[in-house]
This record gives sequence, structure tokens and C-alpha cells, in this order.
Amino acid sequence: MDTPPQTPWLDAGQQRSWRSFLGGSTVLNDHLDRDLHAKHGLSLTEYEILVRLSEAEDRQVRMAELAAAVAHSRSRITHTIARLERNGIVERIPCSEDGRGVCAILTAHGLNLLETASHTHVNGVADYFVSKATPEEFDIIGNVFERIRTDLEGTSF
Amino acid sequence: MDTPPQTPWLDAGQQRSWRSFLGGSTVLNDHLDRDLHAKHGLSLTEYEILVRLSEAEDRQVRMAELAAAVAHSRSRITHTIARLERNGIVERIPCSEDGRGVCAILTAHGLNLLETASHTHVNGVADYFVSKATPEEFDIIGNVFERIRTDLEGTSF
DNA sequence: ACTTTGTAGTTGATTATTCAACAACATTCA
DNA sequence: TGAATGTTGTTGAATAATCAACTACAAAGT
Repeated sequence: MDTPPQTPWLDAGQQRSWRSFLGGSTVLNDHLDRDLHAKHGLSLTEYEILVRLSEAEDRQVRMAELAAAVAHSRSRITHTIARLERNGIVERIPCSEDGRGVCAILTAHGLNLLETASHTHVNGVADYFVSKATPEEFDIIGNVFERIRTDLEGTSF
Repeated sequence: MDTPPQTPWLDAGQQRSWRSFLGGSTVLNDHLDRDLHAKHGLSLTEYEILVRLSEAEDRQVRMAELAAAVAHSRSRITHTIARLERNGIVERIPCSEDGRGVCAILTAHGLNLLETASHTHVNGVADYFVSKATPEEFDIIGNVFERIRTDLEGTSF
């Protein structure tokens, strides 16, 4: 069923690296998510969205742009923003310029929450991730995943 | 609310690396998951479970052990195995030695499916990930995430 | 033996994500 | 103008993941 004719298998080292990455990134995401949830009632993906909003002009961003920024589907963003809106963290406003457009905008409460939560998050990233690598290693990781992202994004949805 | 007294923020480069990692690993997981789903009706996490089973003695592993291997909760494994069982990919058998124990065991059909799917998966890992890094870089990534995992695992649930 | 404590796995309710279908507006081009 | 065609965002149903509560068995201590 559309199987590539021949498959060059990963060697032992590559396989080990791949599995380490998969396992490590899973527990890393998990820890960051748990910390945010326990202390602030936010998921990591919600947190990421708030960060993007906080950095934007007028703290507002269009839905599709937000989706692209955090690499999620438009549908997922709609649901997530709906949830955040229910909790008074974000508001939805029709976006000028384009009759179809909708912008999510951070409320004052949302901004406060983000500022509080950011301490937890940054400490988590530092403790669980940055501190486990040398600056050079951390840099390499950034570069590789940057490449992966730019090469892959836009290839689906 | 239990906020660390002072937070040493990430510098610009660290922040860039962290975001690249987050975005890159998201699209990477997404692509691998989509490919498996589209071609074989399997999710990446289901696939990982099948791999562990296939490598085990008698192609069977106890639930808790499986959970640890793929860094998921026991509950999640129960649900996932139930799903796989419904599709005839796996079976559940009471595990000797321990009256409480349950083992998941790969069926013949499950093994076939895995063998077919592995081509898709390995090609995906190679194309989307391995080929984007030099061998040295890939090795470093493996090492760093190995550290992260061993340091972090067992810290929750 | 028996009580306490711990571990394995499951269950069902809640919450989150995906997917396909859709309505509303924009753009293009005849 | 007015059809196509494309894009934006939403909706609801289906699927998956989380969480707390629970049963059943095991191990230890008395």
C-alpha cells in the first residue's frame, strides 16, 4: 500500500537517539504542562498562545495567524480560544480590514495571569531543559529544530 | 502563589532555541502521526507501543512496564490497549506470576501491521528528522534528551 | 490469621483534539 | 455585474487523553 520500495533502516545509534528524543520530549512537555496546570490552571499550549498575544501589537492577533504561530489547526485554535474566553483570559473581536476575520485579544486579567505563570514556565524550561545541556548543545538543538520546522511547515492541513 | 522569589529569564538566544524546539517538535510529531494514520490507521503512540511489544520476549509486556517504556500513565495505556484490542492488533492475557498482572501481547495481525507501518515510520524519521542534522548534531540531541528523561522520569504520576 | 499498606489495572466522567462539513466574506476573472 | 474559486473561522460529532475513584491482589508487620 504505497510502501517505499526499500527502506534504509536507522542504525543502532540513530535509533537510540530517536527514542531518547521521543521519550525525553514527552516527559519534558509533560512536566511543563503539569506545572502550569497545577499552579495556574493553564496548559502549555494555552500558555504559548497567551505569550504570542502578549507580544503582539495591541495584544491582539488574528486566529489564523495565531494558529500558524503555534503550529496548530484553525479548528483547534477556535476551541482553545473559546475555552480561554469562558475563563475571561481572552476576548474575541471582529477584526477590521477583513469581514471574515476574528482577533483574539488578551484581557487585563489574562495579562496578569500570564505574568504570574511565566515565572513557573521559565523556571521549568531552565530546570528541565536548559540546565541539562551546554550552551553549545542547546544552540544546536535550536538550529536543528528551526530547520525541521521551516522545512516541514505548510506541508499539511 | 508559590512563585519562586526571583526568576532568571532566558536570554534572547535561549528563548529562540526553546521556541524552535517547541515548534519543530510539534510539526515533527504531527507529520509522523499523520503519515501513520493516513497509511495504516495507527497513531504514533500506538505505533510506539507495538514496537515495544514486538521487541519483548514472546512479544508480550505487562501493562505497567509498557506504560513506563513509552512514558504514559497507566490509565492511558489501558485505554490505548483496549482500542488496539478492538482492532485485533493486540490481546490481553492475565499474566502468570502475579494475580493482578495483565500482559498485552501482539497478535499475528498486529505484527504484520507493524512490519508494514515501520517502513512509513522509519522513512519519516529519516526524512523529517535525521536528514536535517549532521550525525554529530543528531547524537547530541540523543544525549541531551536521554539526560532529560532519566532526570525527570519518576518525578510525576 | 489479620490488619495495614502498597501496587496493578480498570472504569467512567470530564476535558481536549481531530475531522469533515459548513456559512460568511474575499478575490479573480469573464 | 456576477459566477467561480479561495480563504476565514466555526460547529458538532467522533476520537483520544486526563483525572479521581475504585477493585483486586500482594507484601509486611503484628
